[in-house]
Amino acid sequence: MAEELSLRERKKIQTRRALWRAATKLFLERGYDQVSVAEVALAAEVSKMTVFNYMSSKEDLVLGPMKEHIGDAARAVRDRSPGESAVAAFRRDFMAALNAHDASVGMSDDPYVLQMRRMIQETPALLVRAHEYVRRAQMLLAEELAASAEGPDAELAPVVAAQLMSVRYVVHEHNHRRLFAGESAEEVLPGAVALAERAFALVEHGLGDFGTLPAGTDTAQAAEAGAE
Amino acid sequence: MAEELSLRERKKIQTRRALWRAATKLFLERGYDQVSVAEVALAAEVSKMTVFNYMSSKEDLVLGPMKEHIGDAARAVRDRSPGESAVAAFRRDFMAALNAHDASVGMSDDPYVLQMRRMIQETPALLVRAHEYVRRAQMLLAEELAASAEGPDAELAPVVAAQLMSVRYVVHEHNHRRLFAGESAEEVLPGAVALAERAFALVEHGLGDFGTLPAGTDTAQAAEAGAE
DNA sequence: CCGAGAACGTGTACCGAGTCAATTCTTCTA
DNA sequence: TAGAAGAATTGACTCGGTACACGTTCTCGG
Repeated sequence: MAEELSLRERKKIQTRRALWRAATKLFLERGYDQVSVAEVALAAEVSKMTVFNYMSSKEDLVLGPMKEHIGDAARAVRDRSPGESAVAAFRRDFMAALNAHDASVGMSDDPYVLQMRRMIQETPALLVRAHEYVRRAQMLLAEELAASAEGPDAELAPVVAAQLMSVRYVVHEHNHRRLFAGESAEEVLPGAVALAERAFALVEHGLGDFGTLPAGTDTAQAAEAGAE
Repeated sequence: MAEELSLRERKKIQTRRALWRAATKLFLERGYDQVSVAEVALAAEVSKMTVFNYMSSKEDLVLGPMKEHIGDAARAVRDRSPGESAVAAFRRDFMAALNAHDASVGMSDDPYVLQMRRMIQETPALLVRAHEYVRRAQMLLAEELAASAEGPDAELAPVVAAQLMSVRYVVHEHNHRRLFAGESAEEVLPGAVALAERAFALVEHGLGDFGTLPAGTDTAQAAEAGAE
């Protein structure tokens, strides 16, 4: 059986863990940009080359776990039950994640997770890479939606995917703000749910004439500037 | 005032142009990844450092022009006339660009532009950076929308921005495909307009139950596609 | 049970992108 | 015209990431 992995395999897992531990420790202590991969390698007692053998880039030392979840949204839609719309499936999956305090929707109030999140937000390179992952998740979702709705609607799948993922994004950001402010996940949940409901309603029901300026004002931008 | 620029200023412009010419020439000849910035510098007869003095990164040698248009969508919304909704303003601006065969919506059939576009599509680093610009454009639009719709709606501005920008994206992609296939901009235009109309309709009227799997009920407006 | 070859992880040397302190040159002023 | 101020430019450097070669561990035939 493959119950007992060979010594080689175990060492591999051990190395990966040591690497990740050393990296996160150093990054949190001194900031991502202030730590070189050579230092991470040194701390993990391997060579720099080995780091890149395990991780495809320096960013992956932080964002590796996130990579695993790129296909989640698409999967939730693909695995929906007959009769359920893609939108409903996405919504149900998202709401479940919210209620489960899942970190993938920014609902975890674990201090360690929060600390990592803050570092990501404050490091441009990590932020760009994280957004890249979101974009790929959105692309996968779009493909899944296109497969569901063949015909002329398939062309519009990317639009629907963007709408759905943006709901995720808005609620995610909202949660960050509240959690960083010191609230607990339990406290944040109701507001998050309410916001999600409103966002989904907007998406399902349409924008209508969102953001109509009041007629009769000939200097609209001046009015806006004045509000600042 | 500064009608006649000084020798220094003119030299600066000249250098920038030489840099851009050398870069695009080499990139198109041999591919983006196969040309180092040192080679670009050599061809433009400056030092490598000078390249980074003019361009903030290697990608900017290609995507620099695109950077100037990041705020366009937000501006179109900000400058709308009173009584016009933000959505309508965005739509009007976009349709105008389409009809004007603007390169910013992928409607230019200039061979040189097409060649550059192909290179961007085929080079991961450039693609990532280009998407980063789109994301920033979307963020600016979201901020503008949030300023317009104060109150609880402001929180949903990012969702609306995502919806609008995704329309742009879909039509953009559509145009690419057709133009790469050899069609002229004139030939592509009608289809692009039609697609844009449908996409905007989807955004304004809502998704409904887009992508409902067949389970006997076909009451959905989107299920009429006769798909599956 | 063992030894040769394959496969895999590791270390060294290197490349290209981007940054910093110092130098050169333009321009404005006295 | 001399000289100060400041911008443009540069060579030297750091760091992320890769190609190649070596040593170590698994596998299979005798």
